[in-house]
Amino acid sequence: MLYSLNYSSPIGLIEVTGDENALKQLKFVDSFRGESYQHADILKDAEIWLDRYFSGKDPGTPPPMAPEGTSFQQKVWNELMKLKRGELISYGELARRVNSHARAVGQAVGRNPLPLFIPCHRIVAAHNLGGYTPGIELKKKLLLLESGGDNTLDFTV
DNA sequence: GGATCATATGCTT
DNA sequence: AAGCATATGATCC
Repeated sequence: MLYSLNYSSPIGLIEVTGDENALKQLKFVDSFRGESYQHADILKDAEIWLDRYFSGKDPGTPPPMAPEGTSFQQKVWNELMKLKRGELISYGELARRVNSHARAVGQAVGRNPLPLFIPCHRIVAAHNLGGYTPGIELKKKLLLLESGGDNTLDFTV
């Protein structure tokens, strides 16, 4: 059985889905399709985590996750989850850590099914902001949020 | 600063 | 198995 949580964040509506044991997917939506089911404890944990995240605190350890992907993708995502809040990394640096190539890393990161929990917005390109599948504007807002709002993120993208 | 090529991985024939 | 698309990077000019 899959459960879903509808969450209204400062940067838009979010829909989290998961089963009894782990989160499976997070997506940004324009409007909620159905009702919010929070029968699973894990979705309550997810909601608490998101509350803390958007309030500017350290959200702590995220709920268990079960993203589906290849071993390489899991490797990349696992490396991402080691990043602390507000820490940035470039595609090239991340590629070096997993002994791969920047472009491959970008593709793996882009296929991440659990943004926010897996901080894919903390990845930036070497000379600009990089990309973000749900929308580059969203990525800027997230980085702004993490840095406290009065940062020096003046990317020209 | 723009154009071009090299490179790794995943998806689709 | 081969070709194509990528959320890049380094190297030309």
